Amino acid sequence: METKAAKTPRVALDREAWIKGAIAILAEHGAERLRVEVLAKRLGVTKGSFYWHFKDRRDLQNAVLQFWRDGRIHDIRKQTQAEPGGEAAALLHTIEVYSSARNRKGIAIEAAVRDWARRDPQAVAVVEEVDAERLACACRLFRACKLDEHEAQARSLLLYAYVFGVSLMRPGSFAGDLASLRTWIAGHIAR
Amino acid sequence: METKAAKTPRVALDREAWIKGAIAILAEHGAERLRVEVLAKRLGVTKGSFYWHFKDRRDLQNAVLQFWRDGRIHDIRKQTQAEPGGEAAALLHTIEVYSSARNRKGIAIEAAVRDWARRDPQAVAVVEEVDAERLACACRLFRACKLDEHEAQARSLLLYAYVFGVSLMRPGSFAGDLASLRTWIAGHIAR
DNA sequence: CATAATCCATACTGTAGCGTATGGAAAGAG
DNA sequence: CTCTTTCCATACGCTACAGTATGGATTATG
Repeated sequence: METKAAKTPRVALDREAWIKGAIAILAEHGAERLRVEVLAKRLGVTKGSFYWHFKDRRDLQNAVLQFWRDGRIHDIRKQTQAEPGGEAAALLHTIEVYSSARNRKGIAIEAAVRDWARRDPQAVAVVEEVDAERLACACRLFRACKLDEHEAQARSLLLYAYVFGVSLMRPGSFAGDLASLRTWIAGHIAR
Repeated sequence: METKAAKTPRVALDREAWIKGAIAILAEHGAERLRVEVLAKRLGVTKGSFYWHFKDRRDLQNAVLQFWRDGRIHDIRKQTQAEPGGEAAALLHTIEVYSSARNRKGIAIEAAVRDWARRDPQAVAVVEEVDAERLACACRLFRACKLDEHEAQARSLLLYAYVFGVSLMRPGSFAGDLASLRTWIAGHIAR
């Protein structure tokens, strides 16, 4: 009749497997279309399994938000630890990471979570935490570059607003060399 | 025979009324939750009416996108027409418009359409048209400020990426005076 | 081996929403 | 007035999905 799941006998999904699958859907289709039956099918099981691991859909959503928050905070701390003298390079690196095509999925998740935060208070709280940490880290780097507190804050805000904003835009055939524009911009922000 | 809805008898919704209602839902709940039955209820009718004015849901979505595109292109041309010497002020004004709290709904629509464009090809096309027009208009202003083509393009891209990006962020209690940060940033972008 | 705990499938109820079919009321045309 | 067009209501079938109930199968444990 049908498959016996010959590939992997008795895998036993755990919570994290569900969360990672959920994040994949989040990146591809957004928070609104994160549905338990769809996710279950993606993982090759039925929702009978889901409701053993999670109380309900909300439970999964919160778990996804926590997971994302922890990952982002861990990442930003790693990316912004620079040896003395390398702070400017670390700033440019941060900009590059968010503009990079090789980080497509990460950017998609970022956008999905931020859109999610437009309607969900839990998502708002998580995004605020992540933003606060990122702004604080960037601010430290700018201050290490001898900028005063106000300018460091302003440049930090500009930095993240730019990287998030540019991922929403479709410059299309705007410029001949988009890459050189981005390089100019990165320099103008990090200077 | 224009806007003859005096008392209440036989109001007769037209296509534009549906589109405007749809945009309100778009701003409040996003494209994914733009549903015809919900919209009908909002307008005080049933979907029997909807399917007289529109072929299907997709027909409404396309109409919404066209309407939004036409409005944005009209707006940006209006905002960026400056008398000689007023180009820098026009640029600052553009930044201010998108950052302003009194434009909350416009910003919400903007964000919704851009998120929409992450999955819908029609929305992608419209966003590309609008972005192209905006970038071109901003570019003209920067060039009028005696900047070379490359820098004008770079600053234009930075300008719009920033204004869209900042609307996605939750600076929370990041800075003591967020307004002064924005003023600094606006100056740094517009030069 | 026997029993319990773990993990998942199946079946069911209930709601939301899309699209269609059809009838009915209001307004204009003759 | 009658007839037609316009605009909307009602009723229907269908799909997607949330959550619950229950049983079955696998694995761990005494």
